[in-house]
Amino acid sequence: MNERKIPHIIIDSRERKLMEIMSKKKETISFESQQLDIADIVISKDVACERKEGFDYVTSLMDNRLFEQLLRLKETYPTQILILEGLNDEVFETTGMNISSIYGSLAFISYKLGICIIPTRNMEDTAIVIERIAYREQVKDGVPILSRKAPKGMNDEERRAFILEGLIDTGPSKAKSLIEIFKTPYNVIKAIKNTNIVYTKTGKPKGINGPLEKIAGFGWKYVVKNKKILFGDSSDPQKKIDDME
Amino acid sequence: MNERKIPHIIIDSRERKLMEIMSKKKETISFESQQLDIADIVISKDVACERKEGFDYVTSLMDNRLFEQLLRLKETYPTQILILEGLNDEVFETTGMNISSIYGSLAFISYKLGICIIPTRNMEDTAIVIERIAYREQVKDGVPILSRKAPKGMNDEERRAFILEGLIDTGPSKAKSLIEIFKTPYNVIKAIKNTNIVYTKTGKPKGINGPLEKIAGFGWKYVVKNKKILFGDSSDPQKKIDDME
DNA sequence: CTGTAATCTTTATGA
DNA sequence: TCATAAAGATTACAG
Repeated sequence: MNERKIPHIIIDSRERKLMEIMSKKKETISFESQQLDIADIVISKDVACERKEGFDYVTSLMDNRLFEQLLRLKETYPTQILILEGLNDEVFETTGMNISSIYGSLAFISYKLGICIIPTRNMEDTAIVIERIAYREQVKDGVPILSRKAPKGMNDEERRAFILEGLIDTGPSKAKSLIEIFKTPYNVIKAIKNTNIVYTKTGKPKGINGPLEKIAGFGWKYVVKNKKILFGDSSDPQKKIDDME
Repeated sequence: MNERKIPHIIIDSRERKLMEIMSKKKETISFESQQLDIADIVISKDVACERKEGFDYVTSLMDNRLFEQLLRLKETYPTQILILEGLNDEVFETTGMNISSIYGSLAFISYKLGICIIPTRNMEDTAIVIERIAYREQVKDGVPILSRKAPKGMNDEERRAFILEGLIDTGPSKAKSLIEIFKTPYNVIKAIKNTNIVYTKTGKPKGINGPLEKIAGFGWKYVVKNKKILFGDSSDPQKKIDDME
């Protein structure tokens, strides 16, 4: 019972209320406040937590903020924990989001991204969870039994495709096929540069001619739109871009 | 819409009620019933789930049955998922078990044992989770981990910056300044191509030389990393990329 | 994340 | 060969 050594953690300075609750646990845990960019709570150099209240979880899911945060967390700390606070009926019913979407995201985060999910009822419970993890991590000198499936970040090919997804009308599918054929983003851009529009006698765009010609899914609109973005307006004075918008 | 292929799973024969619910999802998932020893639901040869209702979780935690089951699950399948069903106030209040113990066990299971935990409100929700995981595992298996979508109304300049945000270590701020200086993504990529690393006499990277030289925030690591992605490995054999990671 | 609407390319068909 | 229509695939958008 004599816990001479109590764990120490870092809490993001915006988590005011959490710190208030933590302050009441002075006997079992100590903390300091810092401006954290990546996580909400840092328990050790290896373990960091993101806390998400129910409504916040759903809204951050809608505007894609959630996965940005979690992926950065994943890049930065070896072990990542998402504390899901108060994901109750009210959240499911009032946000208007598909139930499938919510559970789909949870499944994705835990088993595809490999991020631990721990549900709590409220912030008091959240504090307990943090205190327990910190204790295990720092005091009980946990011999890490941890063996989780492949961490899997982005490899080069995925990263290259990822860049191309910034192009107009380019999702995962087109980006992937472009990289498979041209190998690098630079080659893809050169390929677009060297692809030209073919017009009918009457002056209407008919198709394309060049490196992209043989690849399924790429037509004249794709080339025109992306040339404009990649190289600027001047490339095709023959046809006003605005006509097609 | 093209869901001609629907996922197929195996459910333990004792899970009668779950099967009943699953039967109503015939359009999206099929299942068969088997006598399973180590899991409640088998989704693929790699993924298996244990379903635990709230009270059951606590009681099996008390008599140590829980960890026995989970450890066997872990030995048998590469990916293990614990579906925690209806762990609500009532469970916390009436079982008489310490709240800390409950949360301690959850923390242990997820971040030490590396078992995915997915909380659900009830068995209907559990069915949704299983359906989603099965879909990802069996149907939607080839998609990249991360894809991005451009924020809504974007003008040309914002779109150009957005493309560059796909580069490594490039956020909105760097992307914006690159576009302001070089005008188009193509020019930026040419600029990176024409920027070279400067080494010390001892062969250590010291700085950069070229178009990016004068711009704040871009150093040799930035150039090396992004050259590798944009142009492929060959550009700088002098220095192994892996050294810096 | 999911489900649906909008958009683009491609194939088919007739002028 | 061009123009139009329909089909198929992918992306964009809203919740």
